[in-house]
Amino acid sequence: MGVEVCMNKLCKDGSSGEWKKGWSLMSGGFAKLCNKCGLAYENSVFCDVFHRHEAGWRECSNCNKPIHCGCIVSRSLFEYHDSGGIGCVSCIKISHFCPDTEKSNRFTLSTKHNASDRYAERAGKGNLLQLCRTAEVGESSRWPHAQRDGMVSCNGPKSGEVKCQFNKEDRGYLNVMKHSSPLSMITTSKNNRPTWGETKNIDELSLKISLFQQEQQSHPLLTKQMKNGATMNLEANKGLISHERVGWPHADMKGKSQLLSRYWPRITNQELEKLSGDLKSTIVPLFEKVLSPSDAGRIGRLVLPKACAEAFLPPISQSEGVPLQFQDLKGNEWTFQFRFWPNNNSRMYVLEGVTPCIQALQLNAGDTVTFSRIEPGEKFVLGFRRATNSMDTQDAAASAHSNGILTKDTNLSGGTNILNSLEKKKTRNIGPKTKRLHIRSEDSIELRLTWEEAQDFLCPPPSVKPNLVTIEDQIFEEYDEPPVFGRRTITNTCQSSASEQLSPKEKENLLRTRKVSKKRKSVEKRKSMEPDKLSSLEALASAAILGDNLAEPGESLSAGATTKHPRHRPGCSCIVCIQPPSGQGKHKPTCTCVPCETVKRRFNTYMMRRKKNKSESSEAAAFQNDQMNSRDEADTSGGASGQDTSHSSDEGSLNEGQLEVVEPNVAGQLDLNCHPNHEDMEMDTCDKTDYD
DNA sequence: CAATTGCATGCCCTT
DNA sequence: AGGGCATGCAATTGG
Repeated sequence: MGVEVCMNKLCKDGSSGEWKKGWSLMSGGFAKLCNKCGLAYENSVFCDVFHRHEAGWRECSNCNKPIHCGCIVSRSLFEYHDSGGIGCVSCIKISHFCPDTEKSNRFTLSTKHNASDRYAERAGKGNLLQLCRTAEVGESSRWPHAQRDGMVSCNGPKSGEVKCQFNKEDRGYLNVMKHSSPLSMITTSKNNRPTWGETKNIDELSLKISLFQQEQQSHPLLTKQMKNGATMNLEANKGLISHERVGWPHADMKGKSQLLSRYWPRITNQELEKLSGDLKSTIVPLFEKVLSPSDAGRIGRLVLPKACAEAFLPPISQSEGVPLQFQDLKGNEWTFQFRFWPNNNSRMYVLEGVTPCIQALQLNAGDTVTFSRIEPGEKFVLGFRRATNSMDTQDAAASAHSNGILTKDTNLSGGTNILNSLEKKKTRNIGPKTKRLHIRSEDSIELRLTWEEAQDFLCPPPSVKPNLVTIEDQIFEEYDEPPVFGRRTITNTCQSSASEQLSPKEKENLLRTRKVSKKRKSVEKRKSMEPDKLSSLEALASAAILGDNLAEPGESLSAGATTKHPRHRPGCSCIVCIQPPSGQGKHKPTCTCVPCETVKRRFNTYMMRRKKNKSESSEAAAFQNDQMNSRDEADTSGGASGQDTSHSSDEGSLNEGQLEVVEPNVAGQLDLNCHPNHEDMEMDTCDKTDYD
């Protein structure tokens, strides 16, 4: 098909337009360009499913609309089939729910309500939601593989009817499937809630229904961390990282798939395979939970998320509950009492008797316990992940303390005492709830990114060569493999090595993220952020970027100036730092690699802005001169005297002087750390933070 | 008297 | 406004 219409008008410049076909690696991430405004579609990043649109676009035989348009808009709401394969949540769920295929691979769904629908209805979306049917994910296995793999679906334009179609010739789609995990997987980046306010036509309505289905069906409880626009926070980040991680729903979700994303298991496929191998069983990740102080405390009760408990654990009718067998990764077996308390006309599920296990595993508040199930059977596996930044960065000192004390050699009894005392200390140190939440909120702010920044988190899969496709005079890189989100895990404790592992682009983003953090911080509070606190927050952000596999806090990103600049740290990606001292390895002016293209693009943007700013500032200066003629010369000449001139850029508009500051610092080259669209911010930050 | 248990409270998030 | 959940706290139990 030709081009897709930019239906939700979320191009970066706010204009509507048409899409060029094909996902492309632009500016380091997969993005779609709006034909009209020429900019990447704001919501087009992160979707690693539909980068094969060139071959993969299909039209609904009913409405003739691109089937996956909704997936693009809602970004990354997709699912890997158990059998291999991939599809948008909406389509998959619809397909799962089709009990009978009609002749010629078509079928119509009957209306059915379930928990998801109830959520949807509660949300007050009325009849539109009659289209919203959810399926028990487990039912996916009822579909013949061939059908599932070839299945596409689309909402029909008529309310209450959803039609699906199989398209077995869809090679692109199948290509995408090849790589996918045999395990169910879902990824979301929760940013883009569909808007319902301004549906203008049936097509758009259809699209929005699709979006809403995905939202409601897949993640109805997703969450407020989703802010408008292309921002994301830690939670989103985690979700995105899960591109490589196994997430729910899994085969045994039994239709109770209404979990907050924070409870999704984030075990990587690799980890899962290893675990399955170690235990010589099939491990089905169920959910996970970050231990609260009370969970990890001596009280021995681990509060289970209600939805998880009801979805994955045996139903219990008596408050006393039932004992459940758990096995930890060391092979130890534990029995916990799974029970509930009545609570506000509801239930509060707890696992009792977890203290020995918590202590044996040396888990602390902030660590994450993962619940999996051994299949077949009813035995559960209790795994864990250490907090990458202990205590959620709230008490770095205590964290370091605990990490230092709780060595493997700590014997259990001694360890218990230490743990107990630490727990008490931690509970105290962790501070009041409001404070904790405040800090978390700040952290999430730290991690908000622009779409461009977020785009850079998507890297082409390693060792995969793109196919170059020219579409409407644009060269696109197409990949058969989905992009990889996030940075490579740095396991090397050597900082320099860690920084070497990062590509220039990765380094650039790392630093940029830090800059955004710093900028926000300085704007919000400018004054006092203690260095250790700051670094811990940065570490959290970095950990989020790097994935939660950082083995130890402070391992990779703790400070340490490079030899290039005192202020530059490992990971710094400015043009100065990424250049080898000898100048060797420098890219040629004709080089068209992504970093070079980025440099060129940014340079162009920078120059344009600079030109514009110059003209503006000269106009402003002329205007000021007119008005300020009466001022005495001392004021004029000593405008910056007595002040820290470095702060002059904080006040007033960007002026020529500021612009001039940058270039000499970088030996005539553009500072890549400075976002071209935010020079007024970045100049300030870059200059002072990194080049002073 | 300390530990445990069962429930209540209140904050925060979602709708 | 309602639900989820972390945690407080009184009641109970046991050494």
